[in-house]
Amino acid sequence: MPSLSNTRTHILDVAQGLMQQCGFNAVSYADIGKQLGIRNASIHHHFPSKAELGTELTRRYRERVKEVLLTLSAAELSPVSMLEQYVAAYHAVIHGDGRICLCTALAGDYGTLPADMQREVQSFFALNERWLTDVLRQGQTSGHFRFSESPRDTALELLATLEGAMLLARVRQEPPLFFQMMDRSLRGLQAT
Amino acid sequence: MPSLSNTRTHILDVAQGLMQQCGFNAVSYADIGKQLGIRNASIHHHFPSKAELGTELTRRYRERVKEVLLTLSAAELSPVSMLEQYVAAYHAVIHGDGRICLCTALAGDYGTLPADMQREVQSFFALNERWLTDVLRQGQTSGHFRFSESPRDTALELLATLEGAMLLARVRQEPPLFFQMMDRSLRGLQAT
DNA sequence: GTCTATACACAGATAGAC
DNA sequence: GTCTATCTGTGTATAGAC
Repeated sequence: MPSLSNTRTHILDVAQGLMQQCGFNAVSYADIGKQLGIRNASIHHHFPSKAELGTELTRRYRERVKEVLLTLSAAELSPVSMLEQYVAAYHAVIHGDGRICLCTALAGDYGTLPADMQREVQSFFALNERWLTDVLRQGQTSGHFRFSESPRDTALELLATLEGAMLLARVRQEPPLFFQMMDRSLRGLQAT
Repeated sequence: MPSLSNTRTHILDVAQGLMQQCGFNAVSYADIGKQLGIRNASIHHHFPSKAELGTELTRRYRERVKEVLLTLSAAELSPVSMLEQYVAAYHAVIHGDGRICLCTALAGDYGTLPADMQREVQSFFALNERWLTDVLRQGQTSGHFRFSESPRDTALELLATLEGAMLLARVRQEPPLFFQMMDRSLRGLQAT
């Protein structure tokens, strides 16, 4: 199968890094081109509009995360380990340079995102919510977890904490804080 | 004491509403002026640069929240009620039109904010963290709360959940979800 | 597929009349 | 204090040469 244009992928990579740092609106074609050593117009050849670029970017990001979640589900892990790996996966996207989860970064600009991007961001969070709900339900049944609300409500709270923890850790310029907050959060779910 | 220009206040009010919806970069002088029925240049008379407007806005927002927290601290409330009132205060800034806490909305654009605004946003979160830490410590001492980590770590987690819950509720277009998530979060802290 | 050149809209910002 | 007019930079986007 013929690999899609390398440049196209590079554009997405650079755009993603920048938008993880600055959100959607603050990133321009010129910013992306500068890092790649190509011109403005070349990017338009691959992505005619910024909306298309953004939509493809969020779509790819969501697909990648979906793959990670499927892989985690397929591995023979305890529910506790699955959540630990989940947090570790998000920890890996945080960098000292201010990058956080793409969709969390985009959530601030949500009101100004193209409609297609809004839908992608929605799907991204829905995906996470479903996966977390399943894991929590399994862990509850198996006795690894104990929590008072429904698995779905607990999943939503966990997801909210995950997003907020990334934002807070960045504002504080203290990336380890993310892991610290999430670690505490996970321990609160475990049956003693 | 002479009241400061009414227009100045109106500008801040409109700018705040817009930035609660769209973040910092997506809001222009023209957007603000349109809602107020004044021209671009008139806004520059009150706020020479957008950085100054944004800084004053975040400063004012932080001061207001500080007042609310001081008032809550002064009231004779149980630690549980204090947290409930705290959540209720943030619930009040959420509107069906997509507005959320100003500093949470700005957190997505954090990397592109003027240095003074970054400092203000930092101070805002530090203020919340300190207040929550104090309340949690009091509640722990008095036996109202029970949690395994330090009051400070627990406060950070609660603050992260608060921020994430606002973002999630907005993406889901389901404002009541905020209250639902935070309510669950608070109950998890209470001693049975 | 990338380039130069350019179009067009809009951003933040300033000057000066009223 | 607000206006019109204007400046300058930058944004997204397009046309057409190479």
